[in-house]
Amino acid sequence: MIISDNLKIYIQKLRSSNLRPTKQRLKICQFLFNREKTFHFTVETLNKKINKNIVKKVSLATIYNTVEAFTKAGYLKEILTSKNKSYYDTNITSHHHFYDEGTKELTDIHYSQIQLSKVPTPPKGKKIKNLEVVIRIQK
Amino acid sequence: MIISDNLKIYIQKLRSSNLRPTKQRLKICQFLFNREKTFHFTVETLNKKINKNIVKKVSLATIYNTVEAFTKAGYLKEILTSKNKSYYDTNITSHHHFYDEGTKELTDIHYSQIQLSKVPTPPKGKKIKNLEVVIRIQK
DNA sequence: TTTCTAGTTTAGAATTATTATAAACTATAT
DNA sequence: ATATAGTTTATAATAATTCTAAACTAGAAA
Repeated sequence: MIISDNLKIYIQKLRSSNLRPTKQRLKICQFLFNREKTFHFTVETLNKKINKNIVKKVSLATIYNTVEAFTKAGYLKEILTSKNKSYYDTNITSHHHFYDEGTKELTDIHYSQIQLSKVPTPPKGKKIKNLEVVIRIQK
Repeated sequence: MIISDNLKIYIQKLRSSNLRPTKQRLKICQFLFNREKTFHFTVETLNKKINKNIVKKVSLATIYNTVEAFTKAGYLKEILTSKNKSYYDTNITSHHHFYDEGTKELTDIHYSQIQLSKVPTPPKGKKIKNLEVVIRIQK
């Protein structure tokens, strides 16, 4: 079992995402939320990090399920990129991104660095889920 | 062979994309560019449209290759969406999109409907490939 | 023209990311 | 303690895309 001051916070996050606190999910929480800085990841990279140097591995399916549940609950954010792979961000405050199409890496752009002075109204019956800009860059 | 006033234009498009004008590619051009209105598509939907009601079908691999070449050459544009599928637009003028996460449909937003009054400089050594906004909407 | 060659098409296999399945396991309410 | 609904897992299935290599073809050159 994980011993950590943050344990209570993780349990709370899990419960509010309709997830029971299990060993596997708490391990995933540690990797996602026990950090100085926020970061970007794919399920592939997260899986590698979590299962490096541990005996009892967390299955890929559990990682997928937990990441999805946290995204739905608003504890993670999915970032749009091209190329058929989901990218996530542990920084859930509103901000923007550069997406490098060469290296396939995301970089944060502070919210204040982009000013949208005019925004369209969504089609009727629909509302804006998200208005964060991804700027595609290349060499 | 296709008989069309646009034939020359298609051949030119193909040549400037470093593609020889072949029967298959001209057929794809017809479906993409011989239209009143621009449209959004995935390879899946394009494949269905092209190969409906014809005997000698164009292979999926050729459609993938041609769409990719046209995208690189700037005759098609790839739009960012979530969910692991590439979306393309025959409208290559600069404009923005709504992406409906429920129906998975794209809608154009006219360029003038979004005003970006402040834009960050890209990291050094990189340049902006594209600054088009995708606004995610839902019910 | 015919011939040659590099480019093209194709079906099918391979790969990659993700989702589904169902049996074994476990948190937690009673 | 026990029951049960939720969870984990390995593995299979699916979906989108890319790869492969053999058959075909556009277009340059003879």
